[in-house]
Amino acid sequence: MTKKPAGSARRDDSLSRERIIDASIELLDTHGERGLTFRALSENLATGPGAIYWHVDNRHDLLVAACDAIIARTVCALKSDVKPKAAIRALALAMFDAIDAHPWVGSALTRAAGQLPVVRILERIGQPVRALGVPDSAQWAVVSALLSYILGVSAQNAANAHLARELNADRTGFLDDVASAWSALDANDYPFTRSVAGQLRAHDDREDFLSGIDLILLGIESAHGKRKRA
Amino acid sequence: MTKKPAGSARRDDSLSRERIIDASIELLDTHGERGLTFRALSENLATGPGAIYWHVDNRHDLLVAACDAIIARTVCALKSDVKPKAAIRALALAMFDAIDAHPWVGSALTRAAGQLPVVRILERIGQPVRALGVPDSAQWAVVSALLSYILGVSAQNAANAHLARELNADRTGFLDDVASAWSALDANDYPFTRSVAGQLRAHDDREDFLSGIDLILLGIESAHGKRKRA
DNA sequence: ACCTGAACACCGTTCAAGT
DNA sequence: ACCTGAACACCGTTCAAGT
Repeated sequence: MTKKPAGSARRDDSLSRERIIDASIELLDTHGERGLTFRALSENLATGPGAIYWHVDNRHDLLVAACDAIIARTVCALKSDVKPKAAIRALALAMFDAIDAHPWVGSALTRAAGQLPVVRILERIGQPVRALGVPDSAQWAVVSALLSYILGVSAQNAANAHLARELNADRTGFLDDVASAWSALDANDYPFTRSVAGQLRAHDDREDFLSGIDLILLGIESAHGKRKRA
Repeated sequence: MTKKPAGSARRDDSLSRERIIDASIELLDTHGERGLTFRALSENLATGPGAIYWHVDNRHDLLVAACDAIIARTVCALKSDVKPKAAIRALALAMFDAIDAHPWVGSALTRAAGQLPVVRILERIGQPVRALGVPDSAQWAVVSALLSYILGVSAQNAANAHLARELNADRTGFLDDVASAWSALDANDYPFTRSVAGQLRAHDDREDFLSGIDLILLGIESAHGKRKRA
């Protein structure tokens, strides 16, 4: 009689891993990584901290689970029948946007080495890399380069968002500060950094990210290309 | 009369930023990032926590300063008159080795966006990229791709070391666990991940890292190459 | 100027006790 | 099986008070 209704919105009072993860995501989105606290969480869920430990191993487990929920959604939303290079680009951009929307995911991914969320991404890179004709022996190196780059930029962006929030509450102001600090560096020791300080303000993170992906794709082609019409 | 002796080893009892940073590095190297505690630090230095705050803004400041000390040493030890591509490779490897020796540096770098330690690396990438003949308009994209990749792998390696320490106290055991978890994944959903699970145990992180750098360098050449003898 | 160390406002995690 | 909530063992940071 009281079977779970197939719909979604049924407000069940009992605790569950899923409800805990949803509440965690909300906390993380609104207050950043440091906002995920067993005390805040148990208040939002109207329980004690002990109750949460019944469904979840520890804070790290919870963070990875929340991260995985976001990654799973993101990966599932991708179209599957596209050409390999387009697929890699689409995945990369989807990741970038997901982490832009949930900065804490960037740092969580770094700490989830080899675990489910990372594997989801790995798989979505590996399949098109295979399709690209990269030989078996080189696949791991190629895929892990792409993965490292994607995770690296993600973590970086997450850290930037975190810093901007803490220091200035304003991202542009943060970049301005960095740009003027760079301009004030010693001209002999830091010629390059000084020369790009101006570009810093104007640049588009998302575009830079994508041109990094394209650079790696070019490298892959040049190293393992099928050279179709040769 | 009591001028500072020019030598180094004079054991001065008074606190200084430098002594605090040295003690921090020792703590971080022996006990990981979580080992850096104002209590442990003040015990090692035979003072109270308040004394440390006189020389250092806060924990984050301290971590970045410790990180910068390592990066500065690493960058200074590099030879300066080498060909551009060799210089980039040498810098990348030096960073990899430094972070391998001090895993906490990897995560510290991520949180030091735009600050001195990162700028040191940026500059050392930028100069050879210029020498490679990459046009001004593309320099930022190229350099930030390399930087992101290097920092990304660094953070990743740091996290692995941290995880291995926490879970198993043994790095090989950690990789074994991941490899067997990957092998147990669903064959339909994760064909690629399953296929590389075996390679995971055998692979050499350092080599993989370098082939990623080479991939990016290839891409740079192919996009902006001087094609000397064409 | 520099140091002391108690005190404040937090943390994650555990565990006896309840239902 | 699942939840409660007090208690434990920590944190970073501050600040009146000392020298």
